Amino acid sequence: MGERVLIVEDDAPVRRMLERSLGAEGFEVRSAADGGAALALAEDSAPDLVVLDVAMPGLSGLDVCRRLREKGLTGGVLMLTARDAVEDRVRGLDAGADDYVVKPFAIAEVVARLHALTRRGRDRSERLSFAGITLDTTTNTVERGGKTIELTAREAELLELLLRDPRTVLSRETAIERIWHGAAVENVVDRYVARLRRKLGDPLLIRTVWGVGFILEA
Amino acid sequence: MGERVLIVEDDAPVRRMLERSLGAEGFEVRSAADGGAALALAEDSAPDLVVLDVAMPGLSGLDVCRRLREKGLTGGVLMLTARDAVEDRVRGLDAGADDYVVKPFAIAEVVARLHALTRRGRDRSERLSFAGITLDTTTNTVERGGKTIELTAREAELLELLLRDPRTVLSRETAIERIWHGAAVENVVDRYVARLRRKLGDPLLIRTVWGVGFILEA
DNA sequence: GCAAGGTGTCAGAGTTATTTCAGGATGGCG
DNA sequence: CGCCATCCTGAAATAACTCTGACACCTTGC
Repeated sequence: MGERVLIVEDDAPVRRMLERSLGAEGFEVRSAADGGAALALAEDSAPDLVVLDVAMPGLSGLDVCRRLREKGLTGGVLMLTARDAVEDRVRGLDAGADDYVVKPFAIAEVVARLHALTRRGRDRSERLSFAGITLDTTTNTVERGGKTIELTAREAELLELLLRDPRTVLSRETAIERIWHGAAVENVVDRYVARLRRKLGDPLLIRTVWGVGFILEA
Repeated sequence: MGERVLIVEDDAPVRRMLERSLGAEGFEVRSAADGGAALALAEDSAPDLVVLDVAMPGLSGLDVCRRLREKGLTGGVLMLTARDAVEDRVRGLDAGADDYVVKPFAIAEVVARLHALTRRGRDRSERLSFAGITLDTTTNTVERGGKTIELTAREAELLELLLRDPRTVLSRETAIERIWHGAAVENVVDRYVARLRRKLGDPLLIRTVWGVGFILEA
């Protein structure tokens, strides 16, 4: 159960908050205040997960991430980035991070992402279903009434986001944040929703919630 | 789109700087110099966001935050704390604040955090019930006797206002202040009450209190 | 290095929501 | 009962949001 998570964060209150929250969530927590300490800790207690602040004095989060990967870290890395630092996020993913959360973050979001990362590590293949459709997240195909529909990468990502929370509205902002890493025009979401509606052959499956976003409907 | 932000700060120069900067950023700004005034202001113009100084004479920022939450404030609260007051930050988050910025702060950071808070706020789902109807405040839908009724944004806002205080009269002035930011013809409230009565299929649910306003009734 | 398909942007058409206005209906009161 | 203030509602203008086709760029496979 208790996955080992390593927290790397120089801001003490934030770090303590993470320690407490993740500890309460059942994770086995270690933490470090700077990059050097993080590398040392990772050395002798290979963590399953790493929560990593990008902006730190000394060794930056990006560097730490790269070094950890070089040392053979296979676990998931979750980056904490500033809201306006779109650049960092892209470079972070290049550096080997698996996901990121924008500061300031809701602790619940961090927990959710961490759980998603452990899941992803265990079994690469995943099938998500709702209202008669099933998405295979590795092959990017959808089963619907015996028929198989092939999706492109983006189409699949968007559908995945909708399927993971079938009863909540997905806002354009959130979609762009999660799929396009904050770097895209809002309209792009509409564009892909349109494609999904056509490909899935059911314009009513994805309902538009006016002024808010999109939601799956049976 | 002009979120309403309430600034609570006893230091006049700092307060004015915040007013100007946030105003220029497109926020609709109200401000108060002490806790008491803040609570009074929040009363009639429920802000979407609150920027709150922790260290104030009289009612402390922590107290103000707690009181606001008790009064049903759902918007984001951003605290301003001193650099060395590590304790305050943790306690602030406990008191219901969503984030904090350390003084002295870069105004850009405050703006960035506020934008982050508005985004987070929108995804937060809530369900309000009274007399057999349930409103979902994110999808703007009402459940009533197994049926689902879709509302528009304004309709939902008005119903939400009624549902949050089911046994008190909602005056047209209050409704216009809180939904239309004070800028609309009085008649607009009547117009939306009419729509709600028709859409909800029960003309008696919202009762007119002659010369005063409207109230929910079972 | 070419072709095919995927991706992101834009602009404008199309759709839906919002707000106002004006006149009729209704309730309160002498 | 009759008057006045208040409330209700249809229609129409305005504003906001969503959808879609066309296009350019990029990536991938061959």
